[in-house]
Amino acid sequence: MRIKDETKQDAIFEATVKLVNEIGFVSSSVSKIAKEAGVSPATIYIYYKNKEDLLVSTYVNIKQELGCALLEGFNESLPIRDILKKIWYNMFNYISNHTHYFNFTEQFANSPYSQMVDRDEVQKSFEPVIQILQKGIEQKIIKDVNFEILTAFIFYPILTLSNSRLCKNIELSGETIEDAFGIAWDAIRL
Amino acid sequence: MRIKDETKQDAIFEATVKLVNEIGFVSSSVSKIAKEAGVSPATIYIYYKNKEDLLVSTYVNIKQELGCALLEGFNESLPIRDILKKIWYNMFNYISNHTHYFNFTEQFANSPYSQMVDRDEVQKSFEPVIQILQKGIEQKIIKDVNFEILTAFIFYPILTLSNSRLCKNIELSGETIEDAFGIAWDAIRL
Amino acid sequence: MRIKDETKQDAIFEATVKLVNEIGFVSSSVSKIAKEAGVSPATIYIYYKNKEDLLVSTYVNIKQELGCALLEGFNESLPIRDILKKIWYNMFNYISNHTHYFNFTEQFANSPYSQMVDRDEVQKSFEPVIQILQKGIEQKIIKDVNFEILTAFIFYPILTLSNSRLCKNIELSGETIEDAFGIAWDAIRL
Amino acid sequence: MRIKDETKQDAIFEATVKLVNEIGFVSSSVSKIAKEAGVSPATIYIYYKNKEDLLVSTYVNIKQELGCALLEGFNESLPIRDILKKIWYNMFNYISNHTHYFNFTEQFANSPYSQMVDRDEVQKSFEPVIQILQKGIEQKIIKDVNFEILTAFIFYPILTLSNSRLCKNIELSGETIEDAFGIAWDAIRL
DNA sequence: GATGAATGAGTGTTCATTCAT
DNA sequence: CATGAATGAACACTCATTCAT
Repeated sequence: MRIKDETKQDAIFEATVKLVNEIGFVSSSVSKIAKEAGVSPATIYIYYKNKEDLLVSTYVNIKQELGCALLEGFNESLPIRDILKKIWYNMFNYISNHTHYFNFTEQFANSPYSQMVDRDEVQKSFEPVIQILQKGIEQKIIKDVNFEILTAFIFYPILTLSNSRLCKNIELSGETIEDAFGIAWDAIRL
Repeated sequence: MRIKDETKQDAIFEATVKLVNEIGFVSSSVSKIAKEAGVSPATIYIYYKNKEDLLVSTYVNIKQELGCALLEGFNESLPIRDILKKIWYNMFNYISNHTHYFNFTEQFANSPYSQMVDRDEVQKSFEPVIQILQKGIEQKIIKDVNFEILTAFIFYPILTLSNSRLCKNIELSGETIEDAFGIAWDAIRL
Repeated sequence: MRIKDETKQDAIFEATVKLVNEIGFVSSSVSKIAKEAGVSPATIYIYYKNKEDLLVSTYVNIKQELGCALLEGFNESLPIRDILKKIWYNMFNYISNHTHYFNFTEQFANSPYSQMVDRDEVQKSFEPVIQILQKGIEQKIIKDVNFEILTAFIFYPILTLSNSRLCKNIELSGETIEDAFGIAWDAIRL
Repeated sequence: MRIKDETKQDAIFEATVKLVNEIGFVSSSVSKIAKEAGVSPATIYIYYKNKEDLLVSTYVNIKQELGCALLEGFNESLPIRDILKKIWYNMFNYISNHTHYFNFTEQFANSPYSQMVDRDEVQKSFEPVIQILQKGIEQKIIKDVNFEILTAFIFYPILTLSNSRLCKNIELSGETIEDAFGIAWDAIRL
């Protein structure tokens, strides 16, 4: 028997992201994705149960990769501000260098498919970040408010800022990013 | 000559928003919108050039209404922090009370249709807010950074926080909102 | 507004029957039926809810037409044998002259679609025949057994006999039919 | 060389019949049959040339088994009526106890696949029955009409009567069966 | 102005079959 | 012998849009 071709699944994943970027969630049909990936539409149904599964899996994959990227160079012994700064920069860089991934996740998150995601599974990838915030709150360095509020103010704006489609008039780099993190930090620090 | 029936156009507008909320952008077809609005599919093409026009117009409408709502109780003689607080609360309240409108705009903004919007036309509705920020910068009250960064940090998180679909674990009200505005203000103030 | 084109529905009906005859139930797809009828596949969905509805309606139509045909020249004052003979001949002739209809009904009856038929609706068309049998039983002319058994022996064989596909070696006409009705009558008479 | 696995072929046979019963001819695909049988789709193509071959073989198998079953307890020295009664009961019992087989054959017989059957091969299994009828005609006990007519009246109704899908309102057993054979016999006897 | 009828092109998905192992 | 991977073609059905009234 033929063995499952890992490269095919990768091709489908990339084709999905690419096509959603180019023509949008609404117009990205299974057959177009298949053609982009260079496989038969039927092949997609070997790797994914249906279109929903394809999209949800693609989303979860991206989110988990982001979770890993955030922890690059993670050093718990540094001051909390420095740890968060590292994470914040990791996120900014990762998103900036994978804008097509996050164009996908944004479109996905604002579609009904998002309700089919196992939120706990995604949450797990961001556990360490949550713990840092927790520590900051305990040490009276960070405001004692709900995590969702904190992340909404420090991380969520990154998505906007690095999304050139939404944020046309501004090129972020060097000093500007420094400013941006400063703002984020001022927002949550006590 | 009979004139175009305003109530029909309203019905189509509301049906569009409602349907996008209920079944999502992807599944919202012209005929379904027509049925929801109680008119014939053909009728929609009297009021709108095509589906794109329908969606874009609906989006611009909502954005302009929001622009107006932000300025309710606007009093230029107050301190800048109070003016912004009023605007911030206006935005939070308007969004909270019109979640279905903003579910629509979020889905719209992350679709290729968003590129068909005349950005200047929308921008105009938010001119007064920009001017307040400008004044704050000049008076050394607010950080001197790009407007897009400022708004990304003060207003954009509201969308996340008031979007119950994205933000399940938290009910915003009273003290929590006070906290949230505090965070927003700390982010941008000098 | 354009008015519903009765000829289109007829064309779809005839195309359905014809195609099922030519290529069978299994291979008769909606698009093939549409092409045969000279309409768009989408048009079929204006007249029928879905494929099941198309097939079930077609079946019920045929059965009801048969019900009418059976009563041609019906004369209640004749002896029971003569009435039944008339009905039997009517059925034989109708089926013989509409073999493609009955090829369809046979294929339909042996498919899972048959369970979606409102049996009472069909039964109604055959009410008069049932009443004649009832009268025959009361007058001790016909055996007193379940109606389904009676009809299985007198009418059901007609389907086989007039189906040239099942019954290749025999040409029914004149004397042979006389024989056949004789057999049917002997079967049920007391 | 390994020999073809008889148990696999059996599994495929049974799976085919079972699936056609459960979901119908139209929906019974090769891969579903394979899954039901616990083998790979490819395996089916080892035992059968293609889908048509699978279905036709399954049909012929069932018909031949029926042919054997009819002759159980066959005793040529009995009177013709008794011999036929025995055969008739054999048929009724076999069909009643293997309704899923005959659901399959009915669906098969009314499909274009039926034209691919080697009719002579099937006919052979029923040779003895034909001969009894022949003898009955010669002895002036049975009406002298075409065999196809005779069998249409005595055996064909059994299929209807034992098909619970077609014949919902009636439970055949004991006395009722006695009645039914009486009717069949009256039909053909001189 | 307003409509339901009508459609070719497209949707997500499954098909019968073959391939490589 | 036996298999799961792979596929182009087909499936039932819906789409955005136009037509005739």
